[in-house]
Amino acid sequence: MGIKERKEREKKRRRDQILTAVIELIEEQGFDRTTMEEIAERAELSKGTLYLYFNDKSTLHQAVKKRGLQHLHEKFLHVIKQDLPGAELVKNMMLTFLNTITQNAAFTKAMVIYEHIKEENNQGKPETPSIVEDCKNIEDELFMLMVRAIQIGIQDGSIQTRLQPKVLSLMLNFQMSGMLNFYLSGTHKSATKVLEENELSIPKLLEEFLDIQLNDQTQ
Amino acid sequence: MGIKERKEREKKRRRDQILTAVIELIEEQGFDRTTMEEIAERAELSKGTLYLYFNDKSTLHQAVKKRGLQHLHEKFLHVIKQDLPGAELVKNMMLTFLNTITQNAAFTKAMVIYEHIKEENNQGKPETPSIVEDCKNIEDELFMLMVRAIQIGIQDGSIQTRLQPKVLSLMLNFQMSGMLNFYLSGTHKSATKVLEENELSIPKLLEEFLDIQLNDQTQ
Amino acid sequence: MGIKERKEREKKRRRDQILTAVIELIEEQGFDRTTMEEIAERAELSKGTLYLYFNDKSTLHQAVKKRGLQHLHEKFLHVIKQDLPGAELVKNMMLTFLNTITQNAAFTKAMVIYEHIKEENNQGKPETPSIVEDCKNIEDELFMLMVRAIQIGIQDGSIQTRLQPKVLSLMLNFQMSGMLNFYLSGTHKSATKVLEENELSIPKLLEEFLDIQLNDQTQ
Amino acid sequence: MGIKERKEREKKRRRDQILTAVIELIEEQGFDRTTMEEIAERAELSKGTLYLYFNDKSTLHQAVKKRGLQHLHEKFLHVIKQDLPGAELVKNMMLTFLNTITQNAAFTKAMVIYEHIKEENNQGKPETPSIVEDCKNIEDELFMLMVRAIQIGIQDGSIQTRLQPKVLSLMLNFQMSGMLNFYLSGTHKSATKVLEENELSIPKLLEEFLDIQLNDQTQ
DNA sequence: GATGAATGAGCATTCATTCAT
DNA sequence: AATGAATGAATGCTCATTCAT
Repeated sequence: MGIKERKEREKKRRRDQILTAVIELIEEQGFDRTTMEEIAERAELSKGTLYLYFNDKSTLHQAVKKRGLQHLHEKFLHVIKQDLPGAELVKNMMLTFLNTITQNAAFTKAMVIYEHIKEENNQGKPETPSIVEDCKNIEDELFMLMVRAIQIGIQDGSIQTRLQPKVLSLMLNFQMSGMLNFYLSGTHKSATKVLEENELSIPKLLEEFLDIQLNDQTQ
Repeated sequence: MGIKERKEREKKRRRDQILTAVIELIEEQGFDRTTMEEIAERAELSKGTLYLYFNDKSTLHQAVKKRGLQHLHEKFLHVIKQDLPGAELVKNMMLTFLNTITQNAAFTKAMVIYEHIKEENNQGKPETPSIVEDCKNIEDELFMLMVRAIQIGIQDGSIQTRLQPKVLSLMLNFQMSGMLNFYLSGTHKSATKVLEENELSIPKLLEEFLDIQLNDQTQ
Repeated sequence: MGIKERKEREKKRRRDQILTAVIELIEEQGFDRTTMEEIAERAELSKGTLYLYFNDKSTLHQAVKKRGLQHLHEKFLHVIKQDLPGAELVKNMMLTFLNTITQNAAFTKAMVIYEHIKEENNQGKPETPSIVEDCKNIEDELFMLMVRAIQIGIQDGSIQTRLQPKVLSLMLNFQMSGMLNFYLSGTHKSATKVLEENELSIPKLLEEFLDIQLNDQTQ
Repeated sequence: MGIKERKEREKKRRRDQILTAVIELIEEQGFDRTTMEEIAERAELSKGTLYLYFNDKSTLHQAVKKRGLQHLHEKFLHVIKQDLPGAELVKNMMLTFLNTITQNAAFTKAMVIYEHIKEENNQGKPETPSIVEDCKNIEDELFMLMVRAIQIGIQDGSIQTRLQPKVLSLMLNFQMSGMLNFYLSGTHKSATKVLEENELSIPKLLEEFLDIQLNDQTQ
């Protein structure tokens, strides 16, 4: 019996080994430029073994994404456990999000890009369903945690809005997504200049945004 | 004399021929999956001829992007010429943006994705500078048109904000960018459900957003 | 244990398989006109496999050259082991050289030509260093074997010269190289006619040359 | 009548224009790396016009070679007109040859290489016959000038040999050719080292060589 | 005679995936 | 389970040559 468990544990360790290798390489070169060969090498495994744990390069990517989302999920859980006004929770969540993104920019970029690309490439291929589902579920939970924070804020009065919590959450998500794009596009274009001219930063801008959006005085 | 002009016109027509072919193929399969071979075939030209008009596959892409931006620019110019309150101008611009995006979703997606990817691939390559510059300039102008609309709104009282016009514009841009992402990610996730549950659509949500953001009652 | 060795042997056999294929094709069409595709086909391997054994088309060429030089080296070694006057050793070496060349004319030509061309093409590329080094070393050894033969000849009195052995060797090398050129340039020009008119051949001419050069009576 | 001549002269000028352009480019990049496009540009002509004057890229090359040979021919004529002992004439010719080579190394290399390559490429093509003939003739004349110098030397006693003048000339040619190879192979290998160690240079080595070869004391 | 736009065959190289051992 | 050798489809780009004007 114990033998089965050990096997199980080792299997998981291998998976992690691979995943870690991929993430490292993504940070260094991006996902597309990373070959299965390199991944195998970095993970100190053979190329063939990779396919024992992941059906596909695409699946591998999906798994990496899942890991990133789980990471974010843990952080969001940590935030919502804090005893703070809802408005603060919302703000902290968004800042947490942006921080995580910034610190793993290359990684996140790879996630986002591939999210788009894979449709181009996978024409017809099945795509491992479970992991994709997992990712969606985590994303849903992230969304719901934000909704909960908003609800808390409405109850404690720190948030004033005429919108449904879910709708407001969606709006905030769009803003986050937009800011994310800004970070990801290496060429910050004129945007950076505007921020500099006004002695602003993305986090500060975010606060301004929330100040307005969470204090809706319109009837 | 007329002969030179005719040549000139024909040259331009060829360019357009190619560009149109590329856009069609992008809509059908995405840019990466489109080979120079296919482009040539679709444009009813030989592969070699492509390289007479565009140095590179990358340059070709850049040119397509420029065309899309010019298209948007024209529409924005059309909006700002209208005799309407600034708040309306801003709303119209954003709606115009979203409409254009939606109608050429595949195309836009290709643009956005490639914007990210090329950095991965072009490590070291020179990249035709002029077209890239052109694109940046048009993007800047788009930004400035939005700023102008905001300024108009502030003067005519239709917009109330404590933010600098440029900063507000940036904020609106982020929101647009986020909404764009929503459109582009084929899998609309839980977001679509939320919209449906509340009998909303992106345009309507946008209006709500502007209602709040352009009527800042906070001190 | 034996398994590792077998693998090793098979690997070497593959390399030889490829090398042999290349040489055949070089004899038939020259190196430049030979495509990787053809090489793979002739070696009954896939194109990809070629790149498993040789980084580059250029590297492949280098390897072929090395093989040729090794072949020559063996023959030179065989000559110098013979118990003959030094003058005879020198003559035999030069004849050996010319024979080998003549019998693999196409092959040698490919070597010589590419030696020149690659500089034109490889501007910047790294070039596998080890094989290049190997080739240089073998060339050096060939040179030194000739020097040794000369030294033997000086000691046993069969060679009379006021030149340093190395310098004399260099001179002989130039003559060989010139004769080589004669063989390689398919159009033997007027040279052939001269030889015929005097009932001479390159080997005979070589003997005459050595007669003079190795019996230097000038003070 | 004058009009025809003028046309003729202009035609020749165009040819020279092109030839000069090619030579420049060969010196800069080698022949293979030089495209018809570049040649046209440098000659300030259109690509199509090139084909009005030369059937082929190959023919163009042949023409360049002819020009080089003519150049050499003139120099040889200049030498033989000098009132010097035959041995000196021979030496001067060979030095002239080596000088010319050295000063136009890139050019000469291109000539020699292509001499070999073209057979690989021209499988089947006709090759403009006249120019090829011309080249052969000039080469023959160069050879005969050397023979004449030798004959002069034999008569005036400055050259002692038991060989036929033509045969001796051939031998000297081989040596020149070998030295040429040395110059052309950028990597002078161990040869350079030998020269340095003995404080020699190719010209000095050549003198030594002639000292021996032109003073044949063997019966 | 001159032009230069158009052609299209030709080629090295990469890399995800498979499968015999 | 693990390996890694073998595969081969896929693709961007070059350039000598032609030909309508």
